[in-house]
Amino acid sequence: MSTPRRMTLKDLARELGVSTATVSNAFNRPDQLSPALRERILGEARRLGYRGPDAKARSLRTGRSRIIAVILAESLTYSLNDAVASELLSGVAEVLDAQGHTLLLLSARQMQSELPGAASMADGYIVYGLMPSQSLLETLPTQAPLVAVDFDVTGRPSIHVDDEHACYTIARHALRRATRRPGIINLRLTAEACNGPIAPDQRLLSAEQTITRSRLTGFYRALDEAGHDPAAVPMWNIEENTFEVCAPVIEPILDLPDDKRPDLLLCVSDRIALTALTLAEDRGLRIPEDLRLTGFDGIAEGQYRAPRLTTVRQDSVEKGRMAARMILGLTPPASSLLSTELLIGDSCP
Amino acid sequence: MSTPRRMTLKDLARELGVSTATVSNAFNRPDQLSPALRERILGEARRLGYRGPDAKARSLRTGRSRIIAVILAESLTYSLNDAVASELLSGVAEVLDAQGHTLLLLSARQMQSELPGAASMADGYIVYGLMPSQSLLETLPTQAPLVAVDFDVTGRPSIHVDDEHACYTIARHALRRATRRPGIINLRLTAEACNGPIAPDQRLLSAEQTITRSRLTGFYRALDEAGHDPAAVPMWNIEENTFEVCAPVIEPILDLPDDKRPDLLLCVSDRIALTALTLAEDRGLRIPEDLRLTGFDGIAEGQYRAPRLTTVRQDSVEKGRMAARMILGLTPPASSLLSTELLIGDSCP
DNA sequence: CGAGCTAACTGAATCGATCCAGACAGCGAA
DNA sequence: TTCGCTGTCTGGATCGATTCAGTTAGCTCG
Repeated sequence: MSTPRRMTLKDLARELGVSTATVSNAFNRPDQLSPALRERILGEARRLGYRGPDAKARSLRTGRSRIIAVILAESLTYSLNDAVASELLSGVAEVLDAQGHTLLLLSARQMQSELPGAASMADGYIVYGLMPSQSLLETLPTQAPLVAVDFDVTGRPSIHVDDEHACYTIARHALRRATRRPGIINLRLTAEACNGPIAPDQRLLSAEQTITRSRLTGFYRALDEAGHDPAAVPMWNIEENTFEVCAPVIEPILDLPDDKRPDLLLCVSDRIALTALTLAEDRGLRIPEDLRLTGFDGIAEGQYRAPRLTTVRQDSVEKGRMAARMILGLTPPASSLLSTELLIGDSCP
Repeated sequence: MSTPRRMTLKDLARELGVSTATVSNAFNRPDQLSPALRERILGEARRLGYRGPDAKARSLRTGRSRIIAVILAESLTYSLNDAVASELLSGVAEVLDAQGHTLLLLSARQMQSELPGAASMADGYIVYGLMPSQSLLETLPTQAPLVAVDFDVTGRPSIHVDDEHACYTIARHALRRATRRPGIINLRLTAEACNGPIAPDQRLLSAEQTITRSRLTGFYRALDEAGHDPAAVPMWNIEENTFEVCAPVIEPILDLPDDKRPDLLLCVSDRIALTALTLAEDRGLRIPEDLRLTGFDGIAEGQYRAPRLTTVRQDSVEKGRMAARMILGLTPPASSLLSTELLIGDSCP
């Protein structure tokens, strides 16, 4: 005898003797009906256990789902453990949530030729990081807004920090002190997975992505100005920004004999720099006397330790907010470049 | 002249001279039509740019959205930076994704009396962590499946690790060596925010939540067996599992005079233990000679450092997988207790 | 008084699929 | 020949809302 199926707006309308349009207005457009009737409708709804208009039906009718999808280049496992990606997500969530939208999380790693499940009903897409392939983005609904972060998609707005300037600035700072053997540790330089040293001729060729190219350009300009030959500066590549992947690449560098080991390592992420810092300390190297280190990102972990990491702080939360605002149309969509802040710590004073 | 609006299944059917039912079957039930016709339909769809059935319409008709919502007790910012929550999410995502479902992320912190946006169309809910209030869960659709993790919801299945046994085991291990002044650092003991020492009479009273009660019970049993009076063991409370919040509570403990300072700290999370470890090292205390420390969780950060943290490893990824499997109905829904593993490191050998 | 206007409410079309109940053809068996 | 069966395909009701184009009542104003 209890209600066999869920209450619908139509049931409620019949119960009250008004039209469905009026009930709909009671929930969505209070100005379209008298306050008295509205109260009566909402009261009756509560009494009968009607939870408000069904989201599925509404989304079909209006064409909007109030869902924004974030597509992460890396696997979720990786991204969720990455401080920078996490910050971005918080920024996105903060804005979405203030606007009554919700966040759908996808990883490009698991996307096949078809969008999984309900991903295609998102009202907009935020793509973050170096996508394995652009073709993947073609499965997305073409008319939905899309914003790229730390990545470029032709014809779509993208959000970056000013990587070139940031890298130039931090490298210039680092090179103020006499440096014999600078080195660079980069991230995901090549299309194919490859951990370890990179030959000079491979470098810029493979760096098709804006972000990597910009960073190298910044480093090279500073190196050049300081009288170093950029092409002669050794460079190592790391495939994944985690301790476990960084460590085996960094250990051999630190284990080089004193007269071969770099005395300055420019790292493109704090995670890399912190790994190097920890491993160097384990080996009894003095920081910064024997080895100076710089990072990139400005994550908390690098700032709340001794020695504090010299790095460039980028506001990933703000990047996330910005992307979300654009997607929601609160801000006109336009590519933009956020500025960064040089944080001088003890790892490279 | 280009198509004014998106192609629909009906357009495609008209174009091909078949019924909409047949086109629908071509996409969803290959066995319901001849392979030849199916090929023709899919080919034509590709040619005309039809991307497959609209997810919004499908979800209205079928009643299922292929979306599973995860509701996190803490803010997204916090949860995304917490290694344990991140692991849980990866586990959930792994299973969802293999089953063609997607993950909607919600934080209880931002949930009002109404579910935001599209949250109500999820096919199921996974709630994680100590919810600020149970009433919040009443806004969820009652007929949708729900699984609680590290938390209990009356009448619903929940997933926990065997907290009592784990805490008993690690405390027993720690108390094998002579200990003069053990102490306990706990997490979110009280309903109201409160950082710092907890008076003995406040303790179990306020620990309404299963997880906290179980852990304390385990500790107390081991303390009792080792000849300590549990009620006399000092305890501190911490509101948020982050370095920034932990540090100000822990510093005064470490700054106590030698004959007052605990020589063993049982911490309910690795984050707390690691914070204590770092701060203790800063102060020149010897680990484990001057201070022994135990954690809980077994996060990577505690295992890839020197001294390595003594802790209890819980498999949060597996918790996530399990919750997801139950929600999807791959596993019958039933409360369960996962086992843990004692990891003996250098912080408390 | 009657035209004009506004506020309040209604009826029905519509969004784009799914899926049941059947129609029809072809075929083998009785 | 007739019956039943299987394999294909179709028509149309349905999911639960939103929204447009009215209709009606009541009020104002010249």
